[in-house]
Amino acid sequence: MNTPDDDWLRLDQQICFSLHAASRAFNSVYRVILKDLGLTYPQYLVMLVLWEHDELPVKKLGEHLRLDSGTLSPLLKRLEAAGLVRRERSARDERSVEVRLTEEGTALRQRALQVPRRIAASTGFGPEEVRTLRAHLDELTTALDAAALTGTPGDSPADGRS
Amino acid sequence: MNTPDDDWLRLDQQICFSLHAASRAFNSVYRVILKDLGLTYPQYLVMLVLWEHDELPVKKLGEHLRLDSGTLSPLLKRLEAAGLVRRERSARDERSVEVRLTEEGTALRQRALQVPRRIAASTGFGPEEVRTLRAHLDELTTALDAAALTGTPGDSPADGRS
DNA sequence: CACAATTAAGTTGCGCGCAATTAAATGACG
DNA sequence: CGTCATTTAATTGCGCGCAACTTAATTGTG
Repeated sequence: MNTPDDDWLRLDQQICFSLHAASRAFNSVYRVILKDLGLTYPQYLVMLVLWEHDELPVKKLGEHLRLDSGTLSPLLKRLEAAGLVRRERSARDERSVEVRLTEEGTALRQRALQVPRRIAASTGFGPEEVRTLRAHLDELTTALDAAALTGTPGDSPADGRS
Repeated sequence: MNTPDDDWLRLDQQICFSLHAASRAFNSVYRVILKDLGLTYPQYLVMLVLWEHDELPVKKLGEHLRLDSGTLSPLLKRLEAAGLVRRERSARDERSVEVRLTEEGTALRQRALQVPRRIAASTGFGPEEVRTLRAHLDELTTALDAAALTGTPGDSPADGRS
């Protein structure tokens, strides 16, 4: 049995679909837990970064999260409207916008400390399993990023087999 | 060392963030590859299901993909506008809408057969690794789904202290 | 039969995520 | 010095994903 094309389409569904589904399931659990904090899942990720570097330009924030200004600008506006963050043009480089935690934003960290525990409980995974999964995912992301950069793999009309 | 709360927040970022990033990286690679077919990634998932059951109600489609009509209705409209799909009210149950592939939609399958191969090449993962990762992700999704249903985990309402 | 409960799609509103574009500031170079 | 390329945010447009609601058909119950 040499996995005919028909089976490939089925297999494929399971790979990408598993990731898609897991991501949404995670999102769903986070949504419930983060509701108390008044944060969305991506907003929480931004706050995590800010709690570690409590002032940094939008550019750097984007690099940490792999997000661009098209996503971050409106998101940060909402965080600012919520009083968690302040945005101000850098004095030395007027192009840059520095994002800084407010007192309230800093304070929220205390309430966020319980989140990881609750999430971990939801997964039912032990530290070991989490570590393994995370390693695999990071490996996957790295490979995919590389593939995205080096032109589309298998796309090259001239290219033979890779 | 008993992993203080401070470290938990850092760890947490890596778990959820890894999944988030991997999902988007995958999405990004699919976007490029699916561009040729004129499909988005979720539309591709829908087509995958339809290529296996070439006629089924929106409800069933949603069960396969874990999506509700709020997401599927507009998506299916676009697929219909693209000529890949036809939607018609079921005769025996007027509430239900049957989704069926058009000739064009069925034909597209041939062009889609190359997609899994190209994706697989992008990941750099072998069949074995894929299988393992998929198993872990499915396990994760199952656990998260269960947690989402059985009320919020770790939310212990009994413990008054907050 | 009448009438409430249930079920299936659709609609609306909001927040991402990303491509593409715009605007402003900075830097490089002749 | 002026011109042009680069960098940084912001904006626009589109497609998910989901909660909440609406509409219409079906089922269940008296």
